[in-house]
Amino acid sequence: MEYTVQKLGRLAGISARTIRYYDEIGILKPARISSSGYRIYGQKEVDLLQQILFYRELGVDLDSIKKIVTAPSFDGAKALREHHIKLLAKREQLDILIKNVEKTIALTEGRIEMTDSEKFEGFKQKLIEENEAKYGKEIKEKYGDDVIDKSNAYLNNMSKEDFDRMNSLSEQVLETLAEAVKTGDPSGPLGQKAADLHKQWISLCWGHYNKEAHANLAQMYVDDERFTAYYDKVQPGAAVFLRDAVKIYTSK
Amino acid sequence: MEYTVQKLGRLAGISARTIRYYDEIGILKPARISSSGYRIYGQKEVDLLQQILFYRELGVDLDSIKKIVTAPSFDGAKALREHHIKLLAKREQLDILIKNVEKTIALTEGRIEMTDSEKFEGFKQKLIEENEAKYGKEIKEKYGDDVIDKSNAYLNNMSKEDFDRMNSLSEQVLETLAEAVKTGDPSGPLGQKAADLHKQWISLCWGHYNKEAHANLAQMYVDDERFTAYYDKVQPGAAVFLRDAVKIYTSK
DNA sequence: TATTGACATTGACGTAACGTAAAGGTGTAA
DNA sequence: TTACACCTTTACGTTACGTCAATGTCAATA
Repeated sequence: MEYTVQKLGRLAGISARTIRYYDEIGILKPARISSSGYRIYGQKEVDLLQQILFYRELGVDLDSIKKIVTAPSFDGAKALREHHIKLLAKREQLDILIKNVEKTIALTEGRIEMTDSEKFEGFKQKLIEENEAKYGKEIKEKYGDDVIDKSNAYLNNMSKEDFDRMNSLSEQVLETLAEAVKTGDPSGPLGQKAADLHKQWISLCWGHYNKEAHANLAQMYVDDERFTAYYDKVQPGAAVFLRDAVKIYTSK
Repeated sequence: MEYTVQKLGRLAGISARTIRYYDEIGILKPARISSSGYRIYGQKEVDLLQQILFYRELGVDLDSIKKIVTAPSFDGAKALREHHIKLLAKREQLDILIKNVEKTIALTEGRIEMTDSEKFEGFKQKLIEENEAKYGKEIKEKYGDDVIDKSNAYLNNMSKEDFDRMNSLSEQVLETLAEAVKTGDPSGPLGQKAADLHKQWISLCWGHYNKEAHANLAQMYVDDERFTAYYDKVQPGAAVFLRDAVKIYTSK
């Protein structure tokens, strides 16, 4: 898949200006320049951008990021493991901040007392490092599954952003489906991924989910020509493929 | 307890310069100035600074923070409860990012496949969150919770046929709207048809209908840029056109 | 008492990571 | 061929401070 600046921006949730800026400072250069001067980005650049955004999320400045990712010794897989540890630490700090606000609410209700210092717990970076030193690998074992479960739970109780999320999910369904159809295997990982995304979309639309209704809906996509057209426009045969993928998905 | 700039900074984990800057922009003024010109902060200022840092943590810019905390209607306790909700949402987003990095690690190990879009899950969400921080509150204040909650309650109990009809209706709304906008006349037959289709769509989504809520929702389409973008992508100015058409439709 | 060193003050300029606007070329669908 | 949404470069604007610089203050110590 190839991307222009705006497409890549939409994919990653950043502006086209940001992508041009990243080119300007030499942190993310396009794979090639089209005959008309357009920046074209490919798979390698998508993956690098993901790395960059992980670092950015963790508060690393772009100059440092540049040095890190352009270093010949840069090890992407190792970096990801470090991101993981840092993100877990960030979560710990966020938990402290959440406790802080809960305590402060209790304070306003006169239920407890608090020192001034306590009122700023979770803001200080220092605490992050302490936590990181204290725990480390244990955190992963402790939170590993829990984290994944929570991420899934997220989809069920987001409320105000449903409209937006629905749009983005349906886009994802189409995107995944487009790639999945090429594999020709509805039971494969991509096919099942598409079915899973589709399930998530349904859950959001209906507020609940059950397998039978899901399978029925997928069948309808094949029976109703309007829906068939909707899905087939991304790839011929996509509606049938999705129905088959969902049939497998819901039967296991 | 009284604090000078540096002491307060150490307490809160920020620099003395930051505290002076907050004085400069009028966001946190000292309780008094000592005989030698030193800024002296007291209990009230400590609590206000805590509030400011909560907002800052949630990505609110200082200018907005100033407007919020200096507003005569500012309710500290209520603000804390909002902080709590937003921080929990932030944690959910962080969990998505953590899940993302875990999945990406699995990808490098060849255990799973991932779409490009998946590689940016948890980053994008942040944009939505920021958007919501910016606009969500205003929208709620202006239109009340029920407008959003109702559009969210969306389809708890919808049959397959309803779902089918809903999808085709929303398509028809967009289609009709696209042509209606070209006429330039919201009160014309096409404009009114779009409004009527929109009414049917709402009736289906909400399970009921009333004119006031309809007009409010249409107004929201103009005020909230996410909705505006959704309608304007079919035709620039479509959101405004639809609002006008609905205004006329609901007033007769 | 004089000195030291860590604090405070007000400018004022620097900077990171973009946003935004201007002026123009490109791709494609109607 | 006209519209329109995309692309380009250039360039100045903005936010939230960091970082001197020049100067005054406070508390402890030699």
